[in-house]
Amino acid sequence: MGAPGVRARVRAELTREIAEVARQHLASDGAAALSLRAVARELGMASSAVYRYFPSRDDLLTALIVDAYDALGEAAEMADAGHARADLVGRWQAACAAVRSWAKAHPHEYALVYGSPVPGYAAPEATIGPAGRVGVVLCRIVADGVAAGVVDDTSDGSGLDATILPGLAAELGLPSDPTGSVAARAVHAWTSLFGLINFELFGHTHNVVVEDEEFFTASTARLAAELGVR
Amino acid sequence: MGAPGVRARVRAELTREIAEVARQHLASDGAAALSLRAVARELGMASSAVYRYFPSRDDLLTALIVDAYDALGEAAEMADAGHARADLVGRWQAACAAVRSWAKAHPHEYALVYGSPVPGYAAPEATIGPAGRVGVVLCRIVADGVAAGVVDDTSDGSGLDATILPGLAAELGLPSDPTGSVAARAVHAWTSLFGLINFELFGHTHNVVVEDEEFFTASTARLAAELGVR
DNA sequence: TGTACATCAGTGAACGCGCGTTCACTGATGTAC
DNA sequence: TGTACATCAGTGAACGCGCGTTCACTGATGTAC
Repeated sequence: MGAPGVRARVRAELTREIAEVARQHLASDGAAALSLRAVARELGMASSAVYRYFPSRDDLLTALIVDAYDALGEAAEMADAGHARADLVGRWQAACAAVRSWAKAHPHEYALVYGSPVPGYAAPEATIGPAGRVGVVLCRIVADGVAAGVVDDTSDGSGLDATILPGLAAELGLPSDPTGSVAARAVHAWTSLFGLINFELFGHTHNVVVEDEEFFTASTARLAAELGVR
Repeated sequence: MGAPGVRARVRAELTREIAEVARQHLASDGAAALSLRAVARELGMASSAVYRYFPSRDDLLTALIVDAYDALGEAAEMADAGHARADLVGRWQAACAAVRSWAKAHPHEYALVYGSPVPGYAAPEATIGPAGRVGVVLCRIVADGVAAGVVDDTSDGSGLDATILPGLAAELGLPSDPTGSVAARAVHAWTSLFGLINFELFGHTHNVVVEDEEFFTASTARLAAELGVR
């Protein structure tokens, strides 16, 4: 009736529940160990019943990927929003730290989206939007820096405009970026942030860095400084 | 016998052959799809026979990991060696480009070592040395820059010395780094390099960067500039 | 050089496991008159 | 309000697959006297 109907609500609820159990399995055992059967078992239902809700294992995985991107994006957005808009460095550092914190708290979910691609899995379009949220947060800060006149958008734009997707800078709020150099530098900072987190989380800095958090904070501060965010 | 004996040589040869077939399977299908049985099948031997050479699947994986690190390290070392020692930027750019080229030519092998950790697999000590080769190449360039007086080793060392493993800087040829800031910046550049490659290879810049190679070259040039390598 | 023995390589069958997915089915819940 | 029908949720068995690993074994290759 006016309401979506009892059956539809129950269905939505169970769909959520399946995804949630799957998320827990992912979190504790990793994506490779995630199985439809195990999820069904935990919910006390026949494995075939799950197919009423997710047509295949890949669709379940897609849901988890979207959830992971969204959770990470939301963490970054909230951290950003926790600082005065003019406090660019504070926002930048908070957003970066939030991404790292989330990654450390959810290593398998992080690895699902930022680690090796899942073999045989092609990311559907539904993941594009959520995947961009962190990048959008960072770019908004840079854009505010440009607007405030602290980020230099004229330096060394030696052909970099051609390397970034046309129109992306404008879309991200970097309209006055004729050479594309700000966009290119922002994208570089974005990849650099995830490089730091990847290396820490995946153990590559294990015999190199002893104070992970300090090193991370100093490194992201340097990223901000190099962008001109201050 | 002076020679290691026929049997030992045959054994070494077959060990190599098994690893090679495994490497091919890894390269074409990824680490998750790598199976002892498939390797044995391809070599026309019983799957149980492989156990004479590798006590378990994990040991085979370890061999592949070491091989991947070594191949990547060698690529970087050769690129570095291809430029005059004083041409710091040339060496830096060549080493970075070599890492990227190798990664693009061997995506699954790259993902094996720089993607998500293999679930249930703990990297044994044998991987530590090979894993460090690329970092050593980069640090040698920076160290030469310090020795040449172009890399500034006095700037903003705000407590960064404590973030890097004590003694590592000296080990890597960065002895005159009292504040640790050069080492910390070099490590950051190292993670940043792999962040760039990860994002490109794993598709995260797919809707962002349109000219991957140009973007990469410009980005690594910026890394060098920020380190003071010139 | 020849024989007796020990070592090693490789076989083939088997164990036990878990997976994704399909299918014909039983009931229960909703819908239309 | 009551009945006839359609829709949907969930079951349980089955298909077919491939995996890692073990084990008792047969021969062949090396070693010691």
